[in-house]
Amino acid sequence: MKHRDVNIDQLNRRQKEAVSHFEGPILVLAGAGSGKTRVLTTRIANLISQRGIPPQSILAVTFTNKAAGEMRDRVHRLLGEAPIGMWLGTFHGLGARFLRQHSPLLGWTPRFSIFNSQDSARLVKSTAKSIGLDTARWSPKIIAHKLSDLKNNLVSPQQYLEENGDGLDIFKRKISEIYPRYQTALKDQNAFDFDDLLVKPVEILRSNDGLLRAYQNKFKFLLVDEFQDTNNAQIQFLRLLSHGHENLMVVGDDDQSIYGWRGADVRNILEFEQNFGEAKLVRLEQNYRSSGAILAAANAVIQENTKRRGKTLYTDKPQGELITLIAVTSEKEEAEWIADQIDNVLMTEKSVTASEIAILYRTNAQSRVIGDIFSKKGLPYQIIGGTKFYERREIQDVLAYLRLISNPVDKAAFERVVNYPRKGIGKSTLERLRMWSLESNTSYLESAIRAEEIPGISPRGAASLLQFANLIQKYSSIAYNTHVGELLGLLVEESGIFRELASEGSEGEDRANNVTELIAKAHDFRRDLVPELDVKIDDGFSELDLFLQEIALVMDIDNHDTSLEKITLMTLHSAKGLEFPYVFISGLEDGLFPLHRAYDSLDELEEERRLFYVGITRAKVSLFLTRAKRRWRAGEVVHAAQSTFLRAIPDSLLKRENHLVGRSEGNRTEVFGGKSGDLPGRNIIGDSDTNESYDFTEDQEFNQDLPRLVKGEMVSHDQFGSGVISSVSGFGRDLKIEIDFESVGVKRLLARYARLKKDY
DNA sequence: GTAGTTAGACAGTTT
DNA sequence: GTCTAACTAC
Repeated sequence: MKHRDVNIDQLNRRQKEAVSHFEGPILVLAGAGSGKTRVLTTRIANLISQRGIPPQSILAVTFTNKAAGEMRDRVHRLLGEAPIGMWLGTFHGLGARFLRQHSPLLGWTPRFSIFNSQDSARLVKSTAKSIGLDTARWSPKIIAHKLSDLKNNLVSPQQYLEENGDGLDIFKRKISEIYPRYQTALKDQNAFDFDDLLVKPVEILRSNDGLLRAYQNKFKFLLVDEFQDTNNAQIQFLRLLSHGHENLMVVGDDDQSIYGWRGADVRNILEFEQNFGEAKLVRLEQNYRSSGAILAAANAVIQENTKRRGKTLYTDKPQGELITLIAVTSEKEEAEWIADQIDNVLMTEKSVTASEIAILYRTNAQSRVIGDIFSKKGLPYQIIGGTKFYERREIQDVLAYLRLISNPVDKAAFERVVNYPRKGIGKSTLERLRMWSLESNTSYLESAIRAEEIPGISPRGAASLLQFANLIQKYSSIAYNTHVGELLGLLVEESGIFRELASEGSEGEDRANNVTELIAKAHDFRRDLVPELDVKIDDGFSELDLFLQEIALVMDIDNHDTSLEKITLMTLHSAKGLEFPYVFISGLEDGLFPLHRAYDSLDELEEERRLFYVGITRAKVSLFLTRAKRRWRAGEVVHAAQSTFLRAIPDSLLKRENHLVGRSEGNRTEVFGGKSGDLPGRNIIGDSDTNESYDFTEDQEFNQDLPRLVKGEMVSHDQFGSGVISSVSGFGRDLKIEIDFESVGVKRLLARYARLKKDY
């Protein structure tokens, strides 16, 4: 079959350089909007058509499943035919695929379950409790995070135990106790957690020389997108596979590294050559996405960071519109202002559609108010993330049934649904079953079948358990010759799930609709199956197994539908890799963005700044930045100054607006210039909607009695009396002040609690 | 022993 | 607003 010639004439010089690279390692530092996806896809097509590399010798890694799908389509279009046999997916997806074939080497069967973070969190908690740990004092969340950290750094339970098992640090000793038990518990139920999908393949490759060599021979060319967000386990995976030929192209942008908190390490990009040898370096610095003003703002912001490989984006595009910056009183006004702007744009620019607009925020919680206001005003929108479809209770319940059918030793799934819908199996019945199962070394399902034999279980309970186990068995037996959609349809009826939801009223109706949607997805699965997964049903997997694997690894962003005429609401993290003509970044307040925790370390603050950079560079035509002076957060009202990040943007790029809330005419907006920018004095009282009035005493800048919180200022405190400020640290909500009091000496206080007054 | 109710804690980003 | 633990009624 003759491939179409791949045309690279339209690429710029740097892009061509990257695309034409053949063997050996290459690092492409690709700035935002510099056409990196194009480079990757063109190179793949080029390898296949010009260099004669068969698709099955290529392994490509992307950050989302959606990006993988798009890349496959683009390569298909470039070649004129599908690149059948190429491995393309996320690290987690590829890891799962690898394990479906090789997990028996570690003692897992190929039909393992994949635990989501909720499942893992529960397992961590029960493991911690099983060693007698007081989970009120030792947060399971922190433990889970630590375990994840260890895994991503490829520290095994044994290794950790040897190094910390008898140390002085209690936390480390506890971890060294929990870690192996947690891992054993996973193995007992034939399950992997998310981290295992990365770690276990490395473990297998490291200890099986023949297999490693086979894979090194198979994959002659490796390509990795979003390389700045790789963690240690992923790097080791790449090192193992590329060893010997080092035909590895990585594409990334150190300025867009935003996943440090889950183990990603910018050093992977900064120190690429140390892992993979002398590499070709190509910089893509021409931005094809954003207007001049937007790009200039992005450059100004990111230049504040100290840890960078360094590059400056440029564009041929004209300056375009200025960036709009607005301060409003509350999150509600923020949402209303955004809605008004959108109305305005949609009215005046007839060609603009809702799908070209995105609202970005730092935390998912911010989406609610915006969504509420949009609904009220009749603006169509879709929220990505937040309460995720696959994490909904009813979906997890149904999936637990499926998991149990696929993997009968999945204890977490069993416990979740054994008494759902309720059939008289309570705590004590379950506890007896657990004990008996442990002592007799039988699985939960087998124990349920033999529940009559278990001492202390009532006849009623035993009958219910038997009934449940029979149901699961029945479906296990038909899973191989029944389409997953059909199977699921039968299951929700026979298990009584549908009846249960129907009896729950209006909320149950919503839930039932979600379940129906899941069934529809299952019906569609047959068609989706073909190219992505090379694993075939005749390899011993049922369609159900493959469906579950896909479900376990979908991200919300994978379901982002750009063809819908809807405004997109999502976190800044989810927005990575996307672009929109109109972008609003909301909540630009100290303590929210950057989050207050980030002030603890320079690294975290710089990561937050990169996140802001990512947000800015999503915008093509117009960028709006908003902040609320007061916001309801975590159950309390928080007052915050503007985000420290805003200072970096030169005034010449900004159009500052002040929000005026009129009494009868609705919202009006007034433009004013000037360096001071933030002049809340122009706010007019009387928000018609909220019945809240603007209280000037709330705004520290305007209270005459409030001291300037600077070194040397005389202040007085209700309890400690008069004193002099000796130092100030932190920002926003975490502003800390050290005061040398006349009566009690030096104290360190949190400004928001101290209620300091000016002392004259 | 099980199921329904209520008080309390917790809300940072995600595979 | 959502999840869990503890309490209460059957």
